[in-house]
Amino acid sequence: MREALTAAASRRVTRPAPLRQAVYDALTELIINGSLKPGQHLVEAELAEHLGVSRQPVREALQRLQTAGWVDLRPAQGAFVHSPTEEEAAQLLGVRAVLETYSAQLAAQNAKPEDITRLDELQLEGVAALAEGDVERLVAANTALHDFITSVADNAVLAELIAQVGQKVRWYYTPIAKPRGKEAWNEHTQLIKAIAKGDADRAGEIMRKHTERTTDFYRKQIAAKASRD
Amino acid sequence: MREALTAAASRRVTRPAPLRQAVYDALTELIINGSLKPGQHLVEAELAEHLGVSRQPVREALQRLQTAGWVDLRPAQGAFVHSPTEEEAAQLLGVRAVLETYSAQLAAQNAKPEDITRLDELQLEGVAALAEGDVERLVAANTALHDFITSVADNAVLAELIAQVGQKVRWYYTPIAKPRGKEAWNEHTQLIKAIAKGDADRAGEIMRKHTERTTDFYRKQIAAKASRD
DNA sequence: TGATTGAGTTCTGTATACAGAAGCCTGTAT
DNA sequence: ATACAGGCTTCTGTATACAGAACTCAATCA
Repeated sequence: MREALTAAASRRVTRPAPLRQAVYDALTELIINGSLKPGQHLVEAELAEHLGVSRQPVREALQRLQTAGWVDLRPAQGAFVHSPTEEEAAQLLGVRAVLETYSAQLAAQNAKPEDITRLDELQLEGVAALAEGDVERLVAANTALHDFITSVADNAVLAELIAQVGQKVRWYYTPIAKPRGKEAWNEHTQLIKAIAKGDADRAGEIMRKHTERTTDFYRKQIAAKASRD
Repeated sequence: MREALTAAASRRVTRPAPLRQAVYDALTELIINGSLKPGQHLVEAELAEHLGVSRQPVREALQRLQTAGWVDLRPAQGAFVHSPTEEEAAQLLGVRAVLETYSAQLAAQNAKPEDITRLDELQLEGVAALAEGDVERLVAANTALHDFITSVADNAVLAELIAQVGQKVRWYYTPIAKPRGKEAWNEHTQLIKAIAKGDADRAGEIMRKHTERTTDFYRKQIAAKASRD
């Protein structure tokens, strides 16, 4: 009896998740996928009705969205979807580069054999997606690989910041930039090798160059798009 | 007349700052200065009465405090002052080191002659505080110098993250660690020289070592304190 | 004596109400 | 025709109300 309960308790009871969390997730999704456009005025009452809740959880979600940088909260005027400037986007990429570099260094210091195995699997998945030309799968594989490296780095503070910055970068660049191709995954191969060797300096250096190339790649596409328009 | 109005408008009208902001500031202050202790349960109604407002602005402030990492919000249980673990503190220091390093590199790239002048002034202020043995003034001078370097780096995203991380670091270490002395300010001198030359690599390297020494310094004091207890 | 159950209390989560600020639109005067 | 003033509408900011979840503690039973 006692044991049966203990076993059952391993899967926690489904707690009715706070509405504010659901609202927060819904709004970020709407912002990222472009349903809510930069600069748009978010009227609390409208959002509340649209989502079927009262204004209260909406306001709480908007508070969090502000600190996360998704919306700007002007006093007495309400919430507006944040409009990232080119400058801010460039700054985001720079910060992401140093965070990812640190992440790779830590990962090289901490990686266990099974971690390397997993990295190899993720690498293969990416190469497979590349071969098939499946863009969505490729993006997913890339994210999975970088996320796993961050998890191996085993620094919750760092992981939190990378997640924040990465989400913003994706929001800004996904609509305008295609993922990098073969070259990027060759770099991943080098990176995994360095991590496997436990060579933190080299892993960091490879990641730094890797993210810098991605940065250049994005910038070039922006410039190309700008000259087209 | 028209000109007079324009001149007057340069100082914006005093807008009745939203209560949530005042509450947020008040609570962070209470947490940092230790009035609210780690792990303590924050009851909304109590805070509201204590601050003379309703629960609503308090809740909104708590939302922001959570995303900033000052409190943990457990569903259906409310807010608890965050208890930083040793591990988290160590992670914070590591992240701060890479962010400050990047900050120094950017500062070296961007610094104008007047920035160097200002850096020299801040340096002198620190040395003066050191000579007087005025701890409070010394801490203020150190913060001012680092903050100014960050502002010269001219990266708002980076500045935001450094501010967040730095505040947490100070919260955790101020009660247990004394500021570093002469050695730290010699390192500052070297750093300013590198920035003045525009040598980003060297500035970054000096800052990296500087923050790492600070990290070691903190850790040793923690260890010493732990062995005393 | 110790575990357990159940009522009572406290606190959160959500909804609603109301006052005041900001923006808009129309009417009027120059 | 244009600028300004005034009222009207809309929305936010804040307060209050209420339902339900979590905790407390004492009474009960093994």
